[in-house]
Amino acid sequence: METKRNKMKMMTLDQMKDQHIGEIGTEERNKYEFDLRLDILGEMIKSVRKERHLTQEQLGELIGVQKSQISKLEKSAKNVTIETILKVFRALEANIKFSVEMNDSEFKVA
Amino acid sequence: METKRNKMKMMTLDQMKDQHIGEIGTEERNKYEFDLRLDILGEMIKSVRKERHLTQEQLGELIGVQKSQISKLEKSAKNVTIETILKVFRALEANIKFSVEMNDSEFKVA
DNA sequence: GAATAAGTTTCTATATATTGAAACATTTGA
DNA sequence: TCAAATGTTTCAATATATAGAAACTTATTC
Repeated sequence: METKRNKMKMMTLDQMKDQHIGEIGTEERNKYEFDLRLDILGEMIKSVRKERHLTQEQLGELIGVQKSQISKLEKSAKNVTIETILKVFRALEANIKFSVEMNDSEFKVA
Repeated sequence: METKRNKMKMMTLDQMKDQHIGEIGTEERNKYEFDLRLDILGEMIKSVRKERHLTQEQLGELIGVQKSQISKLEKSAKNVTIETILKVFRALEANIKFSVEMNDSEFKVA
């Protein structure tokens, strides 16, 4: 029996944004920075679920909800509670991390 | 007028956990890993707010809510929507990042 | 092409997040 | 020590998240 060992995979929002829009600094990227942040969590859920080779229904069973809830989460996770997010990622055996970055705009062009 | 330029400060959940419980690997840390994750966002809000030298009332004004809402958020952000979290951190001029870490337990001790 | 699997949307019901206001508690500054 | 500033808690009201079920749509398989 082949032991399949997946290395730790760190996938960030930024990586997914790179795929979808462009790299940091591009105008396209800045334009959608905030709005996409609201949607990207759902895509992260979907991405990890597929990585785990699970259907929405299977993931739903892991959590104890119907597949329609998974579908809704994946389509838009912007108005979802932290607890729900954590519940999903825990079922997917993935850790989600929050990190805060303080940014001061020295250039206050008014 | 002195130009005050703060460098980028990256503060993660893990850093805050180190302060509160202990470093990664300690039994204490693992024991509370999940529960604390639900509470730590509130403390991050508070921490950043103080970093900005704002009262809860002032932060509330920035967002358009009363100070009591800020107090409640800081006390417990575990059942808060992503959108609310983002709204707060945006008012604090801080970026919050979500990163997902896939972890496979090769050692399935059953 | 047909059947099945998988995912999405809509509707309704229930649970819960968000909010203001006010009372209360703690902290701070002089 | 005291008053003001700041933060917390409670209550009630409103908005919204969560959920199931079913119909619908899309993707996949043979």
